[in-house]
Amino acid sequence: MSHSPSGQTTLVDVARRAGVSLATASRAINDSYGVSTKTRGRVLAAAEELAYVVSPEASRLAGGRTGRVGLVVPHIDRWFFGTLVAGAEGVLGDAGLDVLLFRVGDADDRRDFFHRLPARRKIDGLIVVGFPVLEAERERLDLLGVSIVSAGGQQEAYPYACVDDYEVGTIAVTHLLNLGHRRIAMIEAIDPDQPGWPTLAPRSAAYHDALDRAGIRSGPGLVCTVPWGGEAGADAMAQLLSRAEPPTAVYAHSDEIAVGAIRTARRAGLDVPGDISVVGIDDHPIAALTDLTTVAQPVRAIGERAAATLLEMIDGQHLPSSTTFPAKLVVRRSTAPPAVGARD
Amino acid sequence: MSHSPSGQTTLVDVARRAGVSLATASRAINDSYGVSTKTRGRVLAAAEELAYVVSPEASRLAGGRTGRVGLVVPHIDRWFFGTLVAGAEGVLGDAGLDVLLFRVGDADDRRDFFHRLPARRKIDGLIVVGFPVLEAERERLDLLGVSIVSAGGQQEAYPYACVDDYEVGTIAVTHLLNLGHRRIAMIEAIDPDQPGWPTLAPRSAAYHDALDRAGIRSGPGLVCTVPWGGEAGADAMAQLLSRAEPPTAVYAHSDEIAVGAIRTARRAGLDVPGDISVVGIDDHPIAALTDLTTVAQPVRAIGERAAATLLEMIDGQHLPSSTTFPAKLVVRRSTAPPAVGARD
DNA sequence: TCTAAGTTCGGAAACGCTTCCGAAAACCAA
DNA sequence: TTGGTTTTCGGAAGCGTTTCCGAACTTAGA
Repeated sequence: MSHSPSGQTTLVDVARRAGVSLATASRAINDSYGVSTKTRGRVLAAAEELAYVVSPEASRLAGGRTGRVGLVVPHIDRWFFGTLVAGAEGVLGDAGLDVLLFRVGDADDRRDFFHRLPARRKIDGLIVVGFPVLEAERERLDLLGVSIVSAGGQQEAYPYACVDDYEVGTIAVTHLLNLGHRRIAMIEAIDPDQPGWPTLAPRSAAYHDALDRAGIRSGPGLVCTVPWGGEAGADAMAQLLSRAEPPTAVYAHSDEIAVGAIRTARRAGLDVPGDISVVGIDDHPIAALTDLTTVAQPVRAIGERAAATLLEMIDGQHLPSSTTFPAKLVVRRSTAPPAVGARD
Repeated sequence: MSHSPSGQTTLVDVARRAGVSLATASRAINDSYGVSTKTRGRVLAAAEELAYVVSPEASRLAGGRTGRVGLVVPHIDRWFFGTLVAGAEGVLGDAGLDVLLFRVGDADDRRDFFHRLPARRKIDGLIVVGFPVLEAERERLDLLGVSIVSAGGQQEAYPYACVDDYEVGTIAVTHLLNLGHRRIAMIEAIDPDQPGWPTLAPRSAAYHDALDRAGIRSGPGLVCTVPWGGEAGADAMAQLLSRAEPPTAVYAHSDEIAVGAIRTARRAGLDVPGDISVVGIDDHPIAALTDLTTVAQPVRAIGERAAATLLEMIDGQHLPSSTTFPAKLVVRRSTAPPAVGARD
């Protein structure tokens, strides 16, 4: 077997075996115009037999694609991001593209990422997973010269796949209102590492608007703003319970927060949902396991859609389109009508 | 300014500006032998002024490293894997290496991965995250010709970073025994997608051995084997509760399973830990949020260690070494001594 | 001052691929 | 059959580096 010095099979080997020129072999493998079906078949067969894989470096250097897509993710260890990545990876992988992972955990990582642009010259497209891109960052990103889509966070700048967070919030709060609750608190989440997190504002606005519509004033004492995470939710609930008139229901910006809040309530001797109702957002697996009522969003599907959109953009077929996914209420056992004595 | 057609600044530009040859410029930038200090300084200055960045493709093609490391992961959307990846990504990223993600979710993906070897020619090293590599698969992997380490699963074949699962199991079961429990059940997990999951056997063996040592027979009715996951844990608990003599304590192979089991117990009107104790494994965030007693393993640190080991291997400095991390019991509120009436 | 050894640097050949351009071959209608 | 199209294919020029090899130049020892 005649291999190149590198020990790897090269296109030359494939071409020789198929009895065609290097140029033709390349065209056949890349499905370019100008190769007869028969020849293409022969080349593909030869490639198969020799277990040939293109060298992405050479391919790219010669003006082709890298065959790689970048995924920029704040926290790969959180369910939401992991699931979204899994969805994207699935369709990307099926399309034969590799996934390059970039984390932008804290503010430093983030600055570094946009400044150094480690993705430069390495990818054909980029998916920004679950965080907003600032104007200045967008300019840096443009330097990459590749297609970009946003997943899990609505963005002006790029095509996106996500859920309508205002709708999500409205569904959650309305559920509480429908049950008869009037003193409804909100535990509002912020990610200290990701200033300007886009889902925050709509989820909060939905709360205020829904209460307004119901003719209820959302007293300032009923909103707690905490960093993202379960423990913070637990702390927030403690604050809420220390109010003169504690809420009969709590709307949390995420399931983790909600579960933390429930832990505090239970430790305080309260029954959930008997004494206090709690609703979360996401339908994180933890929600099912802890009987938490929540608003489900199809995270995996969002990741898949984002990837599909990116593929379309890379292929340059039709104009890229954004997709907004529907959310739906999942009623479990953390919400119930308020106790009679608690109604006002 | 004279730039190459690509629009990017190339080494040629730098060389011209510094008034040296291409070869010298390359040597200066790569800190190779044979360049005078003065010349090197001139080249570096020119590079700086032109904001030059090497083309990774060209560099690699001409004989360098890919600057990429592969991560093979079964389920990126599960906390354990996500956290491990986050740890590995951290140290890899700091070392200037990019991370290429490969998922091998189900058996099909897996076969495909080892057959097609999509990682070929794309990486300098590989981390196998949390699953055992079969003999046949190992042979395929050798074809990659790169360094390999295993993270989160002890392996004969490769250097590894993980926890001793036998110890983990022993800690959990001993805790239950020390509390005075005698009818201790085990919910044993298997991953249907990953036959031969290596952590399973030690975790189960630890249970049997610990009971033996305590002079207790582990009746067959006290072990449930279920697929991985919270819902399965819930089902398993239902089975256990339907026994003539239900257990007073349950040892679950993971926190998700444990939480599912607790849900079932609570729905059945049992108090946890009053009527039945439950202990899990991992110290998944869900454990803290649901007051679950568990055995913690330093997942993130394991990922970091695995990456560090791989870096050493790639650099070829010293011989690679495996690391076993300690696990520790985290006592929360899901375990307590058995109710008096339940003691036998 | 002359030779031998050591330094510093430039020329040029890879690395493995894509693609432009032109030639050969195949096809069609007249 | 012939001339003109349309396909199909090979030659060859890059893409931006690294590195081997040898030339030129510097230094040191005699």
